[in-house]
Amino acid sequence: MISLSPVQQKFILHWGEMGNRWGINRTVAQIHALLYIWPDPLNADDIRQILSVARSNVSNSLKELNGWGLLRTVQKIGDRKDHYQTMDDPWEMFRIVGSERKRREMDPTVAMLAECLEEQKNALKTDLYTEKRLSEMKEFFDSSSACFEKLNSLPTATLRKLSKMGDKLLRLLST
Amino acid sequence: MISLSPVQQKFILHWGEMGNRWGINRTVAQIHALLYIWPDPLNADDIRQILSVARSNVSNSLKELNGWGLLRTVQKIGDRKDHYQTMDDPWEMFRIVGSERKRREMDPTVAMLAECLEEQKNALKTDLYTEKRLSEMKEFFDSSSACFEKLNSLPTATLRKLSKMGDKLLRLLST
DNA sequence: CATATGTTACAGTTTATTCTGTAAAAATAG
DNA sequence: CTATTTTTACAGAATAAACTGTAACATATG
Repeated sequence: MISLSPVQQKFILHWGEMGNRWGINRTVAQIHALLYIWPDPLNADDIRQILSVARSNVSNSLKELNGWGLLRTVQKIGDRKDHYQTMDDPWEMFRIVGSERKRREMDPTVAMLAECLEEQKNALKTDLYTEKRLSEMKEFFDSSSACFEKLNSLPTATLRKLSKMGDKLLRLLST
Repeated sequence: MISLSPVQQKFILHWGEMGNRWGINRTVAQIHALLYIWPDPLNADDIRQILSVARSNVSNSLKELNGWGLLRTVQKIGDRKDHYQTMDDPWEMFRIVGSERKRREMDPTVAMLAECLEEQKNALKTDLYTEKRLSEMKEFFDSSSACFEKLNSLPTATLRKLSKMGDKLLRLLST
């Protein structure tokens, strides 16, 4: 009968709430938090018991977590059940989350803006103002998403260094 | 009787959906989209009529939009109603949104992690593994939020330049 | 004061999401 | 094949969020 310490509970609950704000299902985020702080891989029934949720909920949530690329399945000898892990390195983790979010939230917007601009060109009535607003927005999304893509493709070590050099970066930029 | 072109509708509806994923109320995002593409400041009744929502909804949504720092109120001569605008520059806009999101989503997490670490220190049972996971997570949030803060404080022009120099940036980083 | 405007509170409704518990189907190990 | 495990589908319950419409209140204008 596994149980959580107060600190573990606090972390898991907060992670669930935070995930909620980020558009990630609460249970999904809680499971992720649990796996993150748990020393060993857990099977679906452990998770069900620890978080007190329905077995089917665990299964669906694991599936979604897997869709985010945050799940690894491992086996234990003498145990046929799947055991689940997530990565320990937050840098790696948020790199994956970041690129998923870009794919789900920026890419569709870029596509929509392109469509709007195309449709506006072919429209019966010209509307220069809307066109300008849309193309400025598109320019923003295009360049910031390209920039993000490049940063995100850097190896973790470089990212880590980069985010810590802060001030030097500023000096480089002002030249 | 103001009405929207198909392209305007498409943009506004998509912006509403996208806002929804970002944890922003749909109506709030729609109003923002409307103000963004509308050449002139609009009053609350115009907005109500164009988007077909309740007057009270408009009022509350404007209040929330204001909370995001994305609203400006202007007057027209001979008209006692307030008229609302939002900024045209997407760079400026997302800078504001970014720092609000950081404040609402990262800061509380940093605080929670600090609390957890503190409580774990004073806990009856030591738990080195959880402690390690939490402090690595905290390190990530600390340095990436400091980095974000610095980037976000750059003037728009610099940011624009930065995001467009992409490849040069990569070369600088690999030295 | 009378009027216009804007905010706030609220009850009730609608809508969307999440979760549960069960059952059937699918997959896999021995 | 049998037993175990996992996935999937689904109906119903529970929650949460969003929205409407109304009314009361506040504020300012002339």
